[in-house]
Amino acid sequence: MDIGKAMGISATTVSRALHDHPDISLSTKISVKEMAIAMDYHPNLLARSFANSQSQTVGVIIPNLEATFFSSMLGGVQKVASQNGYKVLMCQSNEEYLNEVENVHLLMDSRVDGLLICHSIETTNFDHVNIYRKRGIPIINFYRVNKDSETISVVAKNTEGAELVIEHLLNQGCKKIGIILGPRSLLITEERLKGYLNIHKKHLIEIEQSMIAYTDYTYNSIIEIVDRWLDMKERPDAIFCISDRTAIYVIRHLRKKNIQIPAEIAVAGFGNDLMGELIEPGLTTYDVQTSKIGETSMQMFLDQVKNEFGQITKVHTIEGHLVVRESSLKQK
Amino acid sequence: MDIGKAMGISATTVSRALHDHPDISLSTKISVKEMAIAMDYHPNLLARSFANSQSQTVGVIIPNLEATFFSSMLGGVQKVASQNGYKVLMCQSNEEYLNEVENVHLLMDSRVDGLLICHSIETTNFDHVNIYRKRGIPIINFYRVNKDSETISVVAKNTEGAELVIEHLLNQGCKKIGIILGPRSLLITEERLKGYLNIHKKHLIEIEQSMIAYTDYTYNSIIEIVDRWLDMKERPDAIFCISDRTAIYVIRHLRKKNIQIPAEIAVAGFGNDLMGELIEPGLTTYDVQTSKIGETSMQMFLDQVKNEFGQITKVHTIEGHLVVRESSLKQK
DNA sequence: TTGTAGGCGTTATCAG
DNA sequence: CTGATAACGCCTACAA
Repeated sequence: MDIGKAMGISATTVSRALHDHPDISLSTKISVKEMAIAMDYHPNLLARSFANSQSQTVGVIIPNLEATFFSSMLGGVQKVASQNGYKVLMCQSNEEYLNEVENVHLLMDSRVDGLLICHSIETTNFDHVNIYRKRGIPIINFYRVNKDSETISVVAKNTEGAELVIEHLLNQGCKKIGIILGPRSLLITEERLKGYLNIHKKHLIEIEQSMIAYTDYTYNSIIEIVDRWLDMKERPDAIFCISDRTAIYVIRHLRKKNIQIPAEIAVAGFGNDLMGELIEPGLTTYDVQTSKIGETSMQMFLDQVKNEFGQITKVHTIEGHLVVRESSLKQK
Repeated sequence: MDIGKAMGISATTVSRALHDHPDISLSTKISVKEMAIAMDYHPNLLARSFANSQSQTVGVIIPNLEATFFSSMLGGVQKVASQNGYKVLMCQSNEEYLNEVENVHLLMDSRVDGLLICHSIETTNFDHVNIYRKRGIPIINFYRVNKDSETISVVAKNTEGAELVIEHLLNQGCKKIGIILGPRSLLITEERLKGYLNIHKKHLIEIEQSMIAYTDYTYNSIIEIVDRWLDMKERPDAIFCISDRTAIYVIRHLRKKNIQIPAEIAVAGFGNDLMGELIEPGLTTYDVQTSKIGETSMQMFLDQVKNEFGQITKVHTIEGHLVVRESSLKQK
């Protein structure tokens, strides 16, 4: 350490003085710190990380940065990370399993202290993440989640959220609600369908299988379903979508076909993306609090690091709320 | 290196074998690689970075991740980074100068190989970045840019873009165009105003100072200007905004006041945020190609690293294009 | 073709 | 209270 040389003292002492180690006398602390400033000393964080095998860095993997949806989760993570002296190394999976796997290894090889991941749509095998979890590296799952009960996860209130939306649609007088889901493998698909079914049961409404549709989130797969429903003798009078983006595709398609929203068909989404506020008509949706999901995920990581081996809640559910806009307001 | 021990050979040989060093015999290379796989060997990237003082990491600082605007630039950076074996360490300045300064130091102390930065609105002093540039660390500026000519920058065609928009508004029959800018200190403010002025001069239209307004991007400062214009005897018949977000604020405000867009007042933005496509009426804007700005920035970093001390173009301008939607279409 | 030695900057351990 | 020494894992000279 140059600053030690300049002062004729050992690097050890300098290091300790800078860290306010109790052993060091006040006078040396002061003079060392002055010298540090004078020499514009900046510790080499790489060397420090290497020495303590602690990088003060978390890795974050999200599907993409194209929409506000995941980026605001990343924003939440980064915000809390920075408040707590952590850096953020980020990757995008582009919704591809193989990218995700590669990213996980890259981050682990880079010795991140923990991994915060929102899995890709394709991901159904979680070995790539479980190996590291078993080695004791904190892994936090957010939004789209590993069903494995060992993994700490931060999720939206999927079932309750869907229940709120469906209940609302029924209140608006809808009699036949179509639901557009993601792939069957996703937990969010499963949980939101559950909410849909719960409310139907509660009101003793018979469920029509034709009203339950799975997609891979692509535009075509979504439109295909809508068209199929439009061709039916008894069309649905409401469509509940797995995401706001999906809902926006649906709204545009319906408008193109000159179908009145919500008069003929009400539409609701899930997530509360910024977009939903801007589109015409405004989109009714469930606000999952994306930014808060990110913040909480990072907080969970911090808690786990502090707790070390203490008892830890595995699943953290983020409270959201129904956002009613014109796309579902049949009664004004 | 454990794998050396396991095979009874030196770590050096192992390292070289894994790196396909020409000195090593094919047979040892093969056996070492087999052993590496068998033992699931992963190099410690932290140690490697430390040893060669090369982290294979770039730091990126953006104002925030709330809107798609900056996040898609970050997405572009990360995409190209990952294609070239670089990692991305990211920070948000939240549009605050002090945060930005702190982030720069953090990233530099973390020994990133380069810094890609989009300055905060507040930033007018660039010393925090120039120190490191002078030390030879590649610094790339994107979108909002350091006026210092030494810095490599990747920017939108601000002046030309503004020219296209203004020309278009005039074509639509607008006679009096208000322009809402950002803070005076920003280069984008200056350059887009220049485009505005250029086209006015070209058509020999006198410029009214009252039609040129500066804001700090806040909702209130924007609405205040619009209200001032609305109170005038001769209102503008078009408003050109420094950003799409600004334009959306304007559109909403005008709609609240029951002013017809574009019939009474046409509105145009700049940037081509996703939002502009969703709002009603669709927003006319100039597409700056956010993602490409990010990609190019990373590419410029890579070029600089390869070129080492070769001659380098300082300013890279990304071609964009006019996006005409209903908010400005007076003639149908 | 392979091995040995040293260093990267920081911190922890142990000794004084 | 302070200092010497070793260690973190990898890589590059230099030596054999």
